[in-house]
Amino acid sequence: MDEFITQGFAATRLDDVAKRAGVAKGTIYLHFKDKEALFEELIRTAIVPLVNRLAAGPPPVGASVRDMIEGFARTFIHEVTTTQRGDIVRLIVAEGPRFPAVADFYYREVVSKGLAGMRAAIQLGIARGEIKNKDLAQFPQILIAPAMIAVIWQSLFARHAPLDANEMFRVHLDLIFGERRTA
Amino acid sequence: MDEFITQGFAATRLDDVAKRAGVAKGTIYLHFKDKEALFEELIRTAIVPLVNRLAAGPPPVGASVRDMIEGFARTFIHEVTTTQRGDIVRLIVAEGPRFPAVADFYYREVVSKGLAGMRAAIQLGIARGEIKNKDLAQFPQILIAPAMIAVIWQSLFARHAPLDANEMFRVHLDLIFGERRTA
Amino acid sequence: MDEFITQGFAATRLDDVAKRAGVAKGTIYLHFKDKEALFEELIRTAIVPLVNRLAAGPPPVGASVRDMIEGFARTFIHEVTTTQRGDIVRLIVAEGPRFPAVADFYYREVVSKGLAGMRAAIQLGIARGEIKNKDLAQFPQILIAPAMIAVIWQSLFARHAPLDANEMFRVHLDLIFGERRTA
Amino acid sequence: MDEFITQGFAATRLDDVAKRAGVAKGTIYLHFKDKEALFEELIRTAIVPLVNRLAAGPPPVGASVRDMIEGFARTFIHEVTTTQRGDIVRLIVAEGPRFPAVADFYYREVVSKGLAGMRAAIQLGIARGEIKNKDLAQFPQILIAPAMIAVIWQSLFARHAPLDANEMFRVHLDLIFGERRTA
DNA sequence: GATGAATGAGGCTTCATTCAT
DNA sequence: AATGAATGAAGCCTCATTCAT
Repeated sequence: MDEFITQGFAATRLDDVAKRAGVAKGTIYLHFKDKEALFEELIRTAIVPLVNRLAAGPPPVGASVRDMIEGFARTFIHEVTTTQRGDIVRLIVAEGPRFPAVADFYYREVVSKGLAGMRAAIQLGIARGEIKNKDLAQFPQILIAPAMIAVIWQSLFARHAPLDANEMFRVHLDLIFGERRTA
Repeated sequence: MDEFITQGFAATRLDDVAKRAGVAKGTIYLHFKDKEALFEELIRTAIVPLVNRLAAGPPPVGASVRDMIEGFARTFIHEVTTTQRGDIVRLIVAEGPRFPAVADFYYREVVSKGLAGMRAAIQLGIARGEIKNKDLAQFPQILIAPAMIAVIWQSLFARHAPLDANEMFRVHLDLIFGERRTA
Repeated sequence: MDEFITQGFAATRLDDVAKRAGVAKGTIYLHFKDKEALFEELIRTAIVPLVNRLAAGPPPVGASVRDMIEGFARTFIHEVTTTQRGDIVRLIVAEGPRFPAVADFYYREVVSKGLAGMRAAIQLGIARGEIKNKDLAQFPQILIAPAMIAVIWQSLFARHAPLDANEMFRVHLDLIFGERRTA
Repeated sequence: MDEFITQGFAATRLDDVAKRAGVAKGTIYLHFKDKEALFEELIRTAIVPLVNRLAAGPPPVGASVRDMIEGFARTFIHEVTTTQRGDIVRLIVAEGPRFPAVADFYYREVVSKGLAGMRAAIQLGIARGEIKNKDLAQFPQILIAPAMIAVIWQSLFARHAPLDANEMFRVHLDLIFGERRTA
């Protein structure tokens, strides 16, 4: 996975993959039909933890919707900045168009589930009066957008201008929930 | 450029580039040192129109900040969905990490200028009282985020679920400027 | 053997040989030094029945030389068209030049013995007055030639034009023994 | 061609072919799609001279059918023993089953034409009274058989026992036309 | 300047052979 | 003795790059 993330699909050499995996080149072919199958299955495997994070469990009783989402985002951002999970997302953006199977899988397992979760949260927020804008439920993508941007930013522009993803997300939530009155 | 967009850097063959350009393969080398130079310079060239769009001219006097931004976004989204400008953005996301020169150029020419413009607009909006949240000026990325997401969405998930980018952006602006009172 | 016959030596995979033989790949190496040894010994084994056919026993007392040869040819052609024995001959033709040991063995065990037998039969035929042409004893190959041609024909051209090997051989014998007076 | 003849299709390395041809490996691919195409087209090219030999021109007026055939056979045997034309025939026998296109082409261009020519000659011989056996016209293969056997013999068994192909063919013709009365 | 045939390094893939279990 | 996972050498093929025309 590391190799694919840093080199992209085409530029990754199976020699290096094998070396990194500590096996001989031929061994790869005992487990995967070819380079494409290896790539797709690796991505699939790498995505599972993301899914698990999403389904991480019901929000604590009594928490506000904002707390729920903020907690979720905090976890997500932490994952993405400390592990290489974010790079996998970028890899999917990069190779998705040439690997429809990858894009499909990612949509099915992560995107659609994630958006459904967000939509539910938004609707709860609207019902509870925490969220004013009723149209937001139609575009749960908006909720996620800054987190995605942060992921991309880290791998492309971090060295030009660091970005405090958590703080950015907090401001974003302020837009949605209204600013928190700090005592 | 078309070839690089659809195939990515590594998978693009100079044979195809030459054919598409209507010249012989050798001719490419009269103008570019090698494949990398070709790629980088093509990207550079392709980015210029984006820059020009950004600098498209000062907002009409008397317009609200929201109108300015909405106009800008409308143009941007139109560009991105009808031309392949969006795919260039995706290409930069995909290849940026392996082509620092590309990422650098893009940051310098597009991102930093764009963000500066957004920040100025936000500050104007705050000064005029159109925008409540003062922290937004620190994160102009938030303003752009849904547009970026739309670009990526189109190339990866359009066939799973179409996305009305203009409408999404309108809802986003409602979050920032408050909902428009419709008559 | 089946694998070698249909694929040839180089294109035969030991994986397939093992599968077909119902053993694991490693097991082959308990019995044969390497692929070449396997091939040569298989050929050797496969040739034995041919040899036995040749030595099938002395002709019935009182039979004409023509009957002897015709009986022999009938057996040979039957063998060759109903079993895969003919393909082994073709395999030897195909691989012989690269496996001198195979050609040598085949010459020693089959060709020289077969020709000696043919020569003896021819000489008997000449002595009995059944065969006119005395020079034929120098070239017993002529006697066999149509049978060999039939073998090769079956594997190469059967689908273009079927060949009745028995009838052809009968005509051939007519040339040698004179046409049979049919009642 | 030399490489394919001595090694067979599978064992021939394109490296060696290129070296022998005095070009780089890649150059081969400018002219042939892949190794199979190279093989098939080489065979095709190599067969043409054989065809031309067959069509070498009408027999001299006033010649006997036997003279015609003997002349033809002499040319054929000379070709086959002094050039490598014979090995091509053996190569076709060897690889034909795995290259139907090769077998087809050979059948169409050489075998069917050759047999048609032989059949015509036989019928002429029958009409002129030179050939007694009327059934021979059904199996022109018989006429060719010893020549084919000679070809195969040369590459497999020449070193075990040399074979005088011309003399063998003469004896064969004696069977068909009756022994020549030597003065 | 333009061409495109030729090059050959490099990558994917196969498969005979080995060896720990 | 038998297994079959692992190995890595070797071969086919691609394609960026060169250069004689």
